[in-house]
Amino acid sequence: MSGEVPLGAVPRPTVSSVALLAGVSRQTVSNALNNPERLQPATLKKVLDTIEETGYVRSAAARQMRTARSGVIAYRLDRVRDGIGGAVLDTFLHALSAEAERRDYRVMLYTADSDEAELRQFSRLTRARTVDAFILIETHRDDVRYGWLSEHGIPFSVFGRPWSSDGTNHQHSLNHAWIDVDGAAGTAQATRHLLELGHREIAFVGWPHGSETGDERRRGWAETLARAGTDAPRRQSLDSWQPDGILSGSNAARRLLDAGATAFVCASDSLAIGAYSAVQAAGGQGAVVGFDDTPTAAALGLSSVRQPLDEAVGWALGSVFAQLDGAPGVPGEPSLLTPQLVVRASSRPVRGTTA
Amino acid sequence: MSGEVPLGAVPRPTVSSVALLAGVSRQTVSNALNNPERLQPATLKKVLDTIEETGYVRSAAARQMRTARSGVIAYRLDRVRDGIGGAVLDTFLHALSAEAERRDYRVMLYTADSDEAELRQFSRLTRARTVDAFILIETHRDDVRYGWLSEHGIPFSVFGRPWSSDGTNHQHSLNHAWIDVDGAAGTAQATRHLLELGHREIAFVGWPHGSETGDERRRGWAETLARAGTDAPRRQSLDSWQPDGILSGSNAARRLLDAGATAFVCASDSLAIGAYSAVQAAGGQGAVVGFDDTPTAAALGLSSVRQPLDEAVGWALGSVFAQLDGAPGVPGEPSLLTPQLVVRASSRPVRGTTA
DNA sequence: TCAGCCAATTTGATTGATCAAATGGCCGAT
DNA sequence: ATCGGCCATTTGATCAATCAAATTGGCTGA
Repeated sequence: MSGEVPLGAVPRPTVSSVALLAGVSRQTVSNALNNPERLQPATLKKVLDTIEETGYVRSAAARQMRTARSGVIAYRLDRVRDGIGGAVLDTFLHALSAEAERRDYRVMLYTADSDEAELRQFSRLTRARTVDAFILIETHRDDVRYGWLSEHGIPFSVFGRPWSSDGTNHQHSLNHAWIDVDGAAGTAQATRHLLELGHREIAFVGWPHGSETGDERRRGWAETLARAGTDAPRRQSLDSWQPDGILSGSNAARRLLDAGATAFVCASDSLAIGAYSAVQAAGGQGAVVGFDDTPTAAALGLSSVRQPLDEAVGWALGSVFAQLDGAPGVPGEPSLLTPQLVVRASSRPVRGTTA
Repeated sequence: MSGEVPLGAVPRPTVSSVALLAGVSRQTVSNALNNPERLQPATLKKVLDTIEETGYVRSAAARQMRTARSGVIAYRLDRVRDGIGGAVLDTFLHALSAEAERRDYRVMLYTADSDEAELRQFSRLTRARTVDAFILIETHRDDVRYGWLSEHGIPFSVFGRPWSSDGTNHQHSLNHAWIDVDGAAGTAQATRHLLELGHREIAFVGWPHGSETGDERRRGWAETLARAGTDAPRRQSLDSWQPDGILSGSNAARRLLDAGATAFVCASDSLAIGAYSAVQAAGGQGAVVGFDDTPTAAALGLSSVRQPLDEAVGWALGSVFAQLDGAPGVPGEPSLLTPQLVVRASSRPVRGTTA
């Protein structure tokens, strides 16, 4: 009979029980944790020591009652779609959780199948004061979420720029806090890198038109090639539109290799992995650069454009905390972060690759 | 000046304000939500209507104060490792979050780089009464987490069986609530399926020895082959050990094809994707079955063994709630769930495949 | 007729922390 | 000697709900 449940054996320490032990009042204990500068060094030490001894931790609920802060940020967890591409959001979420902890906050998940369902979640979570703010992802046209949260005065910040209904990325009428990664800058960087390696016939393996993110990544490649002197018809013949996926990528790359391509800029690592395998099957001549720098890409030695997710998370949280601290609705200037190309074996100069 | 922040414009409805409006007392409002059977139908309706009108939602914090329940379950979010394999835990987490919501609970994330760090998180989260219970994953040898939580009387439940230090899966001295998927049953099912298709030279593409999960999956294949009459030396020659990954998978499959294999049971979808591409490169003759039924596998038409994650989540939550409701430390019999083979193009009978 | 009982509803107390205001001690200035 | 002012600390009130005990009123049966 040694494994008895010690539930409630010792009543959980409270601000009062700690105060009693330390020989001070409740408020002094509270101050030791919240406003240490108000206490005399000796008193502070005494109280902190007692806190240490008893293992006292403030009750989240009681604290929240008085301060009207839950210390929790909500994040919508989507159903898994694509195993590889999903890694980006996984990484984002991990960074978010870790960074939130560093700032004494926590991340709580919710799910929603539609915008309406998500608004219902907003409503529940905020009315119950379960969370203080939201971090939104997966922006889309006519996104009703910003409006709802703004109207209700709930702090939030978005990873992804607001796309207005005509597909341009004009500012939304409600200007809210958002951060995004400059996809065009990423593919442009990749394309320049391949140009420097001596490649001239640089193809793009991208998604079908209509995806904002995808179109933007294509643009970075196209503009860079244009600047390097590749004419429009030639660019057209080096472009391709594929649903995301490894197989799509290798099929497209095979065709483009036949058309004379010697290097590939891809809209995702999935496509790039496929393209890389096609290149290797064809003798290994040809360079490939992916997008997102997923662990899989790293493992395969695939060059890839890395999104600065830690920065994005830092900015998003910073913005949300500023709003919580009463900053006006106007967020610190939203901006595009520049991604960074990570060069690996798939795009290193090999013998005979020079122009 | 239309976009003013309406913060606090109307004071948030409380149990008292709703009571006033409905012409009843606070407690009656509380009962309407928590013990509706105690109220007269007419009173109940009146109160519920008022709640609806005002959009009242109970304050999570105040509720938690009195009930000593946070309504939150904690889950450790790991850093992303493998883009494809990670999808399993992603799916698990999504299912967990969705199912928790259905039961009026929420999932909160925490991170930890080591067991010690995780124990510290346990301590903080439980002392602050931020969470009610934990769902643990990634079990390993000499896992100290069960012990800590048991000693502290914190409800928890584990996805993954307890591995004792000698590598067997003997019961831990502290018997706790766990659920796991019978990997051997999965690979056995896959192997039988391939036998039925007429294959006789069925290879296994698995991980190096030492991973419990991996060894178990190998066992299911080996035992089924043995039962079908394949002798040990032959089995040995059809076995392979690979670090997880697409490339590893295709390399191994190429070698095994040369050794006469006509079908492949794989320890993961990553390996299977690689094996499948090797098979296709070699003319498309040969069947492949993966493990985990990731979205990528589905997209590629790869047969795969699907883990019943929804069931696992349901069981884990059920167990945790039972513990919260004061059930003794003894959990409902822990068990192994049987995975289900999903047959797709990669292992369908094609002309000429029959023995 | 009225005690007794039951069901429906109300009142009082409590949860654990923090805010706001009050207290006590000590200093220098009047 | 006395008083305003300052500092460190304490006391009282409050956040929004629920538990536990008290109340109300209707109905039954001796």
